[in-house]
Amino acid sequence: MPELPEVEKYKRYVDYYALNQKIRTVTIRNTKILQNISKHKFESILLDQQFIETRRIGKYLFLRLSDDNWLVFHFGMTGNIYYFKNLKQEPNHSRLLIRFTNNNYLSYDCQRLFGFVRLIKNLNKYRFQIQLGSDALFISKKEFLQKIDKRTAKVKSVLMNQHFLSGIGNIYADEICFQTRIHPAQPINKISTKKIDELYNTISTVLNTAIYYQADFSKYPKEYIIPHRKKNGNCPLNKKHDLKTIKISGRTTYYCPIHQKKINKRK
DNA sequence: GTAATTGTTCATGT
DNA sequence: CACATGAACAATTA
Repeated sequence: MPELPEVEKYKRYVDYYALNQKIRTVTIRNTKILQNISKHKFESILLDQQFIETRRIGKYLFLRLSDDNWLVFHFGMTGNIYYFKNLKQEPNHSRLLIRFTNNNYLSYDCQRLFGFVRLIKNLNKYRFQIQLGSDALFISKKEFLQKIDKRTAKVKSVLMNQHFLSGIGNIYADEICFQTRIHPAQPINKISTKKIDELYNTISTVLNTAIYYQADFSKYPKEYIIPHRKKNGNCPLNKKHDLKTIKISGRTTYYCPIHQKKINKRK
């Protein structure tokens, strides 16, 4: 699930349930989620600390610890976070289990193990190291336009490039293209100034809408393409028209061939 | 059995 | 360097 709206949901969930509680035990159930640190060391660093603040940038979630180090979560394709009272409620693919002194638990669940957790000292330094672009919800129009300048890649590839701006993945890139009525394979430098303006505005509209509905696809506006992104899906604007699929950046892309046509205007 | 899956990185080629 | 593509990572489902 985890693109920007899902990770924002996790952030608010942690804010609500798991802040300011002392950590009593830490269990790494699968060491594949660790990077450059031993299970033992990771567990002992967290012990007796609390989470005192959270931050989300793009698809990353950062939890600040009492000692001012940060616990970083990346959710890969299948990561999630659960807080619960009874160990029986531990999810099936729990990879990190934290037990607080109030006897409640926080679990990082990650079926496909593409996600990871790690500890860092300096958030800005880490952000620079991994070349994480500005958050898609907070990038200024000025920076957006500057970064687009001279780029020739397909608009969807640009949207999904986390070095360019962070938080948008395969699903929401399709929605943003659809709502802007731009063909996802349109080279970004061949989009009119007016459409680029629309694109910029649509990014935050779509992401904020998704956050508002807590990333529950079934609640999205009826003109959204996301619930129709499946085999034999049709255009929510005109159900006669089948959606088409193509591959962009290796990802299956759904779009409506009637409402999203390639254009060839120069800037 | 085959293909696909909300992500990222690396190798390779243009 | 910009960009596209495919493979790899792993688990599960249609």
